[in-house]
Amino acid sequence: MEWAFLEEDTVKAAEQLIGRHLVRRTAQGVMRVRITETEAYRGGDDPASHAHRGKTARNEPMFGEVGRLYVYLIYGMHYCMNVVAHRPGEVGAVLLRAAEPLEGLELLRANRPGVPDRSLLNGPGKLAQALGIDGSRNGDDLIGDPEADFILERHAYTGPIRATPRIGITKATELLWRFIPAD
DNA sequence: CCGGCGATCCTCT
DNA sequence: GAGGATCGCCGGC
Repeated sequence: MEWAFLEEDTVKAAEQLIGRHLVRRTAQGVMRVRITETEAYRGGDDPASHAHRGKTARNEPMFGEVGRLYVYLIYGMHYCMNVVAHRPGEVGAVLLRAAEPLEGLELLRANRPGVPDRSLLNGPGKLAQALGIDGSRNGDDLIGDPEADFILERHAYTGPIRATPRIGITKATELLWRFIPAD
């Protein structure tokens, strides 16, 4: 029930992930952030998606269980995190592009040394680095065990949301599949 | 504040 | 063998 929206269309799920929390527990303490920017990537009908040309070793999580993490390495040095979300039998994931800190600011800073606070979480690679997530986390279950060391939590955003073109892609730029609070 | 550029390596063709 | 769902640094305005 609680995560039923992850089994709706990937674009809908991307919109509904705005405002949810990510909780990361480490030996040093707890980090909690609020998701403020997402993008939907679907399957064969989305030319900008990793899954556009079918299943491969890399994009395999996009074809699997919703609520799992899909992590990939980009430009040889940054990790990007996605939440797998799609209708049953379909394909897709939601790229987590940005967030704001709610708890554990010192831990987030420690993972991104020398970076001003305004640049801590305002990009997909930055977000993953601040939370200490890399490729070894690919496939993690974010919704199955509330005690796990990296999870999604409820807290939906109830305010207005703006849809815009996705960032950093060259195909399907006309689709408004990026979501941010309208604030 | 904004644009250009190099870094760096995995993935798929 | 090319290119990428990016980032940080640098220079200019």
